[in-house]
Amino acid sequence: MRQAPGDAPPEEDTTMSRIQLRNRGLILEAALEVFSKQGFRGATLDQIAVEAGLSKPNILYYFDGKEDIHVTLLDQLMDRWLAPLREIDPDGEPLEELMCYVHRKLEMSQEFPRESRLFANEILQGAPRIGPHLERDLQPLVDWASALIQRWVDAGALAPVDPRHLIFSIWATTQHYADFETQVGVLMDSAQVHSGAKAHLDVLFRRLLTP
Amino acid sequence: MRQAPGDAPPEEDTTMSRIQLRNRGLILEAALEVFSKQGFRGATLDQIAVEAGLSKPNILYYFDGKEDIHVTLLDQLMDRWLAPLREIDPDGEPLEELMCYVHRKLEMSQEFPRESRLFANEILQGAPRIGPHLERDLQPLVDWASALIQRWVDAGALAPVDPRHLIFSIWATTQHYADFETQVGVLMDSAQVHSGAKAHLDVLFRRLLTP
Amino acid sequence: MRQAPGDAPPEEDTTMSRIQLRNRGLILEAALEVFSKQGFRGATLDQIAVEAGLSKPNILYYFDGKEDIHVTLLDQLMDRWLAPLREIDPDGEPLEELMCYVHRKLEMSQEFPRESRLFANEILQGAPRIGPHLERDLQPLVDWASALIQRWVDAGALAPVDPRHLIFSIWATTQHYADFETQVGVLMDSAQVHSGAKAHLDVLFRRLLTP
Amino acid sequence: MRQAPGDAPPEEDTTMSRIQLRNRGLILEAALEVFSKQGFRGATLDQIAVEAGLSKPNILYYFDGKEDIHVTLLDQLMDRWLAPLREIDPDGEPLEELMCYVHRKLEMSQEFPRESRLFANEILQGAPRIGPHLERDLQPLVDWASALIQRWVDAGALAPVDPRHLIFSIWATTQHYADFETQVGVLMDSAQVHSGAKAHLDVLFRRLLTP
DNA sequence: TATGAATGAGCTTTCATTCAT
DNA sequence: TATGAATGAAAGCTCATTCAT
Repeated sequence: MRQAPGDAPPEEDTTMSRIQLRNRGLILEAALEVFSKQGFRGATLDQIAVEAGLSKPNILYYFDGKEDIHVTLLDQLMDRWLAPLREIDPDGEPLEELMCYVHRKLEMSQEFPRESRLFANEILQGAPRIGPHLERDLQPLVDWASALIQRWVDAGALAPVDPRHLIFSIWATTQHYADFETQVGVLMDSAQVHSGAKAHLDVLFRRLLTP
Repeated sequence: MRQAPGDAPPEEDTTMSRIQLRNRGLILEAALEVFSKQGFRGATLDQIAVEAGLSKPNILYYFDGKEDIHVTLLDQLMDRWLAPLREIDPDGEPLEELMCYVHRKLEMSQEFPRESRLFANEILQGAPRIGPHLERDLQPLVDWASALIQRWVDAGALAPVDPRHLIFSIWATTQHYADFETQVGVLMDSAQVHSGAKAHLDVLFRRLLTP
Repeated sequence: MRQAPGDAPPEEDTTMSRIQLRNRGLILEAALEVFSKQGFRGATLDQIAVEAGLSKPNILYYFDGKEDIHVTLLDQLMDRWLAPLREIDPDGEPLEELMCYVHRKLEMSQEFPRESRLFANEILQGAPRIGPHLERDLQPLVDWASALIQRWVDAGALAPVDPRHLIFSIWATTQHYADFETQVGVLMDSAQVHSGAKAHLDVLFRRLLTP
Repeated sequence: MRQAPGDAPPEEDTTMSRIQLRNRGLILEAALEVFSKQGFRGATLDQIAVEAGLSKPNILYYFDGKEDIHVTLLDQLMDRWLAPLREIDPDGEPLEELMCYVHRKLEMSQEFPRESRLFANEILQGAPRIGPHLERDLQPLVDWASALIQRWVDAGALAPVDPRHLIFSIWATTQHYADFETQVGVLMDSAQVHSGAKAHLDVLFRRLLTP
């Protein structure tokens, strides 16, 4: 049984005091709020400081600068972002594994829309800061998942499909509800969005993948 | 036969001289390049000026400011962006009309990736400048299209589907190739992207919609 | 007849407009005043801006930053500073050539005390910005002058003396009146300084060098 | 026999514990290193704290601030700096007394180059912190030495020379090897500097002063 | 129509100093 | 005695915009 790559959990530096951990947490939470809304250049340390309830120099006591905060945020994000893909079980029932992945991604889009937008912002601008991560972490993981899906297709457990384009479609449709939330909100009663999205994507991908 | 709303052509000010038209064009082209790459706040007038080959004060002779350029760009974009949806023919064959729409959107994603990213940037940041347009132009158009699709579904010409979620899925999957181009480029040989995407999306939506 | 090296005059960029030349001049003059008094780190753009009668951003319109101003100043200074040494005539009467050099240096110390202090500040701090100049411009010139003096000594035209230490003594004693002006002013009536210094250094070096 | 003024030893506060004395010493040593290299404004408390191996607030427990450290350093320096001049023996052999002073000053330049540069930095910037000391301590001492030298000249024990300019020349030539060490190092093999300087200055001043 | 020159407002960051323990 | 944490003031620099021609 093959294993998804990159499973090592991030080593949290345990030398931080409680107050340090708390304030770093406050700052990252505030920065996520601001960066995901305004983008990197649009965000200011002032906004982050106000949002975190700390003074601006105090922010810089915990991080080396605006960029350091952003990079730390993206680093943390990548782990969480790729987790659902890693959790696909090569030994599970192919169709259900993939549908489960779709639903997991949709849930994350609903639970962590700011993270989704932070990521989208970064990719939109050419991944100037997360670029290396993509090649180091994302690429091998997608290679692994694609090979797995291809084997399932070859075994007749799934309808023929290009694994990478399938993955793109799953990402696109699920993250859309977070990234384009403003537009979705204009066009649809927000109460119906989540349940409707789940049912819709279930049909969409089940029909595609059922052999 | 009903008519898609919003067809009124934008009133171009015909009092502009040839050189004025040319320079406004140069500026908008340069601004599209810069805004789509850097976002609104990340872009600078200097970059736009250099890209356009004009001086910075000259830029401001043609436009009232950075925001004016951006808004003008978004205004122009909206028309082009919504055109494929308007072109759905209520009297055409339902499935083919929608598949045609999918392909048209995918082509636009390939032909106008900068426009797609400009739009994505704007929505991501909460549509601070394009918000009114969404309600004025987009909403009625989507209402119209949704009603049309619903009638097709009710008539049994399409498999049951939520029209709005269908539209979101089409937008998401097609624009993904432009908006997340950086990520797609890391994960897939760029030569295979376009043809593969077309075939993939054709299967994806044809299976969904075939009654 | 050998020629002192490094004679190429600095090419002034003739593409500058009159107002540009004037303002760059104002800035450099102000910067000389401030840098020579406060050192590089001690000086602020605000001080320079006030001294120049320009706004701070306007300063940065003409120079790329604080360091650029400082480097430009040092570049200009080096030429002026080394000129007297270059003007020693290998074919002149040795003792008189050197005494003339002493007097020329003393005059420069009186005429350009700020330049002397600017230079002293830079060397004191380890020549972080002018270091390369020292090796490129100063070293070959001093090598040339030292060889010349050595030949004069060997020919019996001067009393035996180590050329480099001689040069150091000349620099030290003449520049002292500029660099330590504050101290000199405390210890001596400033009216007597210049004439007294000239007579004193004349005797000092004439006695040393007369065969 | 007249006595050089200013001999009173500084009242050390004897209530300091051993650890206090040790830490004040560490701080002053570190501050000397940093101030002499970077100047007052260029130096930061962080650098001093790192150099001293103490925390920044701890530094401020022992001193009232950056300026206090600097002033303390200069105070200590003045005593050491003026000592050789005080040690001139009015009853000694005039020429040898002065030559001995020259050599003593040269040795100090070699042994305490950081102190020399600290002093030079302070004077260069107009003696903003040491100014009062100059008038209180230095001036009477130089007055005393000048009168002594003048009497020696009048007595025919020395060649005619302006005492104050003589003193300036001695200061300038000896301190030059410390203050302009960077420049000297570029122009001369550092192994030859010290011995060469001693021989050179011996000749320079002996020729000047021998009746 | 075009642009060199200029600037107010605001940005990130540094730093001497203070707070709280 | 010592130090992690915090901050006001100010630094260098950027940038959209305006001025003057």
